Amino acid sequence: MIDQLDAVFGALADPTRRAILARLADGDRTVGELTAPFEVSQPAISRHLKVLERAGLVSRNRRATARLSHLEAEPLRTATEWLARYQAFWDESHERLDALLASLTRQLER
Amino acid sequence: MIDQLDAVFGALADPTRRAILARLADGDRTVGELTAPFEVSQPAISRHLKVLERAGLVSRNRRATARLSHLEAEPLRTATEWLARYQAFWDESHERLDALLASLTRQLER
DNA sequence: ATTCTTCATAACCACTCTGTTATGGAGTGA
DNA sequence: TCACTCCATAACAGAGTGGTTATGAAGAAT
Repeated sequence: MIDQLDAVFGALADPTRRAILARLADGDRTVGELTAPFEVSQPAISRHLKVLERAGLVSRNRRATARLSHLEAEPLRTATEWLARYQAFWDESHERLDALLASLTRQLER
Repeated sequence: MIDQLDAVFGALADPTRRAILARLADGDRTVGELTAPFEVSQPAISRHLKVLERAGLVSRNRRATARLSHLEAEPLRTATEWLARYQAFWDESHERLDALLASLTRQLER
C-alpha cells in the first residue's frame, strides 16, 4: 500500500469493484457468492478482491474451504476526508454537505 | 462522460492530478503555471488536464493565447455522496463524519 | 483414500495509461 | 508579415489493467 489514496481511488474507479463493496455492506461473502451476480469469471472476481485488499478495503479469512471477504470501511473515511477539503467549492451554490449527510443518515435510519 | 463515478474516481487515482486540483483550488491556472511545479513535461500535464476535463472536474477557457483551467467541484460532491453510503461502517468505532467535517470546516475558516 | 468443492494462480490477449520527444497550430505583438 | 509564446497532438515505449481459459492446491466429506 504505497500511497493509500492512489490505491483507494483506483479501486473505486471500477464499477464491478464498487458493486462488490455494496454487496459486502450487507455482510461477509464468499468468492462464489460474489461471482454469481456478475457476468464475469471467478478468477476475474478474485483479482478484483485482490485489488480491494491492496487498498485496505477488504479483509479475508477462511471458513472451512471458503474464504470470506469482509468490508473494511476505514480507507473510505480517508478518501472522504480528502474530498472534504473541496467542500467549500461546491458549497457556495448548493446545500451544505453536513445537511446532505444528515438527510442521508435519516434515509438509512428509516 | 459515460459513467461519472468511473471517470471521477479514475481521475483522482493519480497523485499528479490530485495535486493539480489542489493548485486550482487556489485559483485558475494556465497550463504553463500548472506544469512548472511538477517534474513532468508539458504534454503530460495537458493530458492530465484532459482526463480531469472528461471527469467534469476542470473547465477551460481562453485568455489571450493561454488556456485557463478552472476547478469544477461538483463531481467531487457526487463522489462524496457515494462514499457517504458507507459512513455507517466506519462510524461505529470513530467520531461521526459530520463532526469530522465540521472540524475540518473550522480548520479552513481559521 | 478418493472425490468434490472452493478458490488462487499462471499464461495469454487486447487495451489503456503515463510518460517521453517532436512537431505544428493559433493567437499576440512588433 | 514575421517571430514568438502557449499549448495540443502525434508517434512511440513500457507498464499496468481486466478479461479469458486451464490448472492445481487445500480443505471437507464420504
